Amino acid sequence: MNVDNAKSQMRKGMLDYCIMLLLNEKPHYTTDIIRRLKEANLLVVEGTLYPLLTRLKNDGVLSYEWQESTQGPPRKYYVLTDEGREALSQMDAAWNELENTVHMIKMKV
Amino acid sequence: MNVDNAKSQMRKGMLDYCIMLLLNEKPHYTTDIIRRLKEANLLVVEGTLYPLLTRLKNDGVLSYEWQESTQGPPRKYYVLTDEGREALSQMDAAWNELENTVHMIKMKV
DNA sequence: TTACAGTACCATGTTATACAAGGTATTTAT
DNA sequence: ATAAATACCTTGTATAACATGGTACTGTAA
Repeated sequence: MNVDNAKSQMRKGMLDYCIMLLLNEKPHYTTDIIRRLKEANLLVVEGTLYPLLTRLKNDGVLSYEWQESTQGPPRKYYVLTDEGREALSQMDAAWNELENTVHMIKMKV
Repeated sequence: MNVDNAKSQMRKGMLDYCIMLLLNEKPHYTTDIIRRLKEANLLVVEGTLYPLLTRLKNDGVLSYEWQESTQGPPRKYYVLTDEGREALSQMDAAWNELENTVHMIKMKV
């Protein structure tokens, strides 16, 4: 069994949640997000993040604003929309339920 | 945003882990597994479970034994192999890390 | 003013998983 | 025999993670 792949699969969908948590705090642009997730031991690459952000934007939970940078090209700062905040609270519930599920299964062992 | 789909994505990969946790306790057959997961609020259907069990068997983490039933056709009871127990301990670590990641991101908010 | 390095953005193709839908085989009761 | 219940399994579709490669803008130094 390839445990690395298993870990990768475990993270599926989690990323959406983690990124929405970050953006609920304050606007971030891509490199910000990668750094913050890395600090929390969640390694993500550009090829994963850009399509994900676009997808969430098309879903209406994110929007973005261009901001000039003092060093380099302008950056897209992503922010959570009202719809995004509502979706986030539902995902909070979903995450808690998942944590609870694993806990219940472990307890019966 | 379709939150149901988001929830479904969150569960991806989690299922492998939950089923291995169950089988680490004692052998189960498919309907057993579905019932146990349902008790833990994790709804799974046959079309999901059968391919998953076959995949885990081919990966070497599970094996099975046929057992007669007092009511109905014989059942495949799945058990965790030695390799499976080792993989499970790594997935325990992976799960703890994920829980920790979400916790860290939330704390900084 | 040209060349280059750094930074940021984005798209495509592959692989893997969840699930819906539908099908087969065995057992038991009528 | 026939039907119902139980258990097994397969195929097709949608979606996500990631590798890879590419585009565009900015500032710096020859």
